[in-house]
Amino acid sequence: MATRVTLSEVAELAGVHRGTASRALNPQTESQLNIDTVRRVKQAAESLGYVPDALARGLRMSRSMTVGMIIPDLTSPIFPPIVRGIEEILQPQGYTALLTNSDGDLAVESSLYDSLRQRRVDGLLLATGRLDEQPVLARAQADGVLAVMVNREAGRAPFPAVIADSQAGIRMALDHVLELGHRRIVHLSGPTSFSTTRQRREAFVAAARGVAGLEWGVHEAADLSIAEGERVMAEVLATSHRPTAVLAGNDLLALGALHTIRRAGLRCPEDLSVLGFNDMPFAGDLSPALTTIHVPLRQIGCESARMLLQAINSGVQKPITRTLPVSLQVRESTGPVPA
Amino acid sequence: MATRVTLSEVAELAGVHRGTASRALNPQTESQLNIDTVRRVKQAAESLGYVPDALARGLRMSRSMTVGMIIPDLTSPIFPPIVRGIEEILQPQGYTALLTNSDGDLAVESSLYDSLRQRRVDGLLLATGRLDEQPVLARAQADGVLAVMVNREAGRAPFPAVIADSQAGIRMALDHVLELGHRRIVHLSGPTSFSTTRQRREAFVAAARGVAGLEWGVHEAADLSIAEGERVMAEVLATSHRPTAVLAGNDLLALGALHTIRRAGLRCPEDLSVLGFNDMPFAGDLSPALTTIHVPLRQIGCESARMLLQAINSGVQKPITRTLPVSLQVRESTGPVPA
DNA sequence: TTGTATGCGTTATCAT
DNA sequence: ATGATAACGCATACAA
Repeated sequence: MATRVTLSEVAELAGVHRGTASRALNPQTESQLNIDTVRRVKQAAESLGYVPDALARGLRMSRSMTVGMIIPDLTSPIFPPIVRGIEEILQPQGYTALLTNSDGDLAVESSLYDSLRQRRVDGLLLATGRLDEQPVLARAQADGVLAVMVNREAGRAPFPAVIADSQAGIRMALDHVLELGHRRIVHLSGPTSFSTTRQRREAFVAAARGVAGLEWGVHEAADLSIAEGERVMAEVLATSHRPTAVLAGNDLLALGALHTIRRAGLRCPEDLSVLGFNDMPFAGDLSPALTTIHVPLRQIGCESARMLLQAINSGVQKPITRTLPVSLQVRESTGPVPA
Repeated sequence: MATRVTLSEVAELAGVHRGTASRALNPQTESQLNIDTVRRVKQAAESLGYVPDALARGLRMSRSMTVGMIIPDLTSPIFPPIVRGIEEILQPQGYTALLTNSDGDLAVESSLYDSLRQRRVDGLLLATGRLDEQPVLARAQADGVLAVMVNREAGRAPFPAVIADSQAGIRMALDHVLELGHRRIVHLSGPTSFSTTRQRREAFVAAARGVAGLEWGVHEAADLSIAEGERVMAEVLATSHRPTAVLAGNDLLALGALHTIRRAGLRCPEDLSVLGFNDMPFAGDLSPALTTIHVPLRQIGCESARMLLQAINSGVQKPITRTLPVSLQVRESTGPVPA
């Protein structure tokens, strides 16, 4: 393990003092120096292969140039695009993300918060947090830590958020199946403890109420998983008056519903239409290709990173919720109401 | 922004010296102290909400407790499980991963390497690097940086690696289609600059040569993408003597092949069987469900993280390649040879 | 324009 | 068993 080159060694080689070398290598202060000195220092740094120490710098400036991120589960398909969006913005600004997974466990979240705070992250990107209990948000608020909610709203904590337009999405989904003639429609809701799925549920109920002669219902899943989609769909199929269309709270629930439908010997979309939400990667390659609401996932990531960086640079944080537009993506899982 | 609590403040409240407080809070050294002192310090820390500063500690101990990771693209479906496996091992040991994406660009890789080294990562997890050009590996070697290759082999650089058993996988895939009666088989190879896809290609050629009466060929994709799968499969369909089975170098190529097959008005598996490699998430939900070689992705992550941690803790690094077993996952995309 | 000195928050060595 | 002191590598206020 080769020993690291420090600023002092560079200074020595260039024949100047540490402080001068520091100034020469910092674009901000480089102008205060003799142009020739700057050149000499830079050359010395180059020839020694000098790499500044971010730890020392961070300690001195009390800025780590890192951002902490807590998500439930990276293998949940919506997160990879979101994370890439975030890094796309962070990286050119010299920031790096510390990515952690909580699996939705509040205790784990809390300990991840500790770990990230220990590392002196300059801000937090939170794709986690339920509306009912938010230990991390409460602590971040108490500690004066900057944070942006990603694809979730903060509830009562005063943090900015970047989310997709659930209301418009549900409206589009409902209109789509209404146009196809469906009049018995069920919403497969996610847990009401998540702001996203709760919004979708409320949007569905509000919209459904406004349609005369519509038979509708809501079935709630305990989490946003394929397994829960399967389970709740089975529940739906067991009801006396089967719906002809199902609007799922997200794509995973929709995929689970697809499984149950097939297993029950029914066909989608001939017997039953299914709609997802999110347009996760490969939604179009499923069997049948999933009609869903497209959410600009990567953009959600970009936007939240931008908001956080802005907060970090300005030091102020306004609890604004930024809502990104969605669109209907019609594929194979929806069709005309069966005769 | 609440001001941070430092060790000195804790010490003051407990009525001891900084150094003593430090020892009291460190499980390693806690035993040297009076048990009552330890209690007092811990209580003071608790009541003040003390959070140790990882930057300062890292600077002092020259250990950042972070690990850098360079992958081509997080949205490539094999990486989320791998990354989760890595974090599963890292987190309980107090390590955090700095995740970065290179998009396969060598210049980007190199600059990511700089950025990670600046941050004094204790080691590197590299899921990147081509066999022909490996600037990052060469630099890591020169700088004496510990690194483990993830799902890639190092080529000439002396780094350990964790990979899946490509040879056995290809053998299984080939045997499977041979049993189904296929005798005209094509391998959709990934670029030979990647160690994985090169191994699969070589394994295919070797195995195919050993089968009497087999008509076989290899078509090479420029990268591991759906689009390339589509393109190369079109090339295959344009040949005079169409194969009845296609073994793809990975699932994305297979999925692209599926697209082209459908677009050409052919059916899979009735007209043409297709096999993937990796068993990426949702491979079983594609249309048709993809028969593929299951690779223990999460385990690859776990294993590489373990190897890296071991190297960090011991300071020594042996260039051992650990090969993990794979299995055949039969689903819907393979069937008997058409009559 | 450049050198000097100090401190960021820890841990570790050496005293006591 | 604990206190004093130095050092990790850097940036900056101050002095020259």
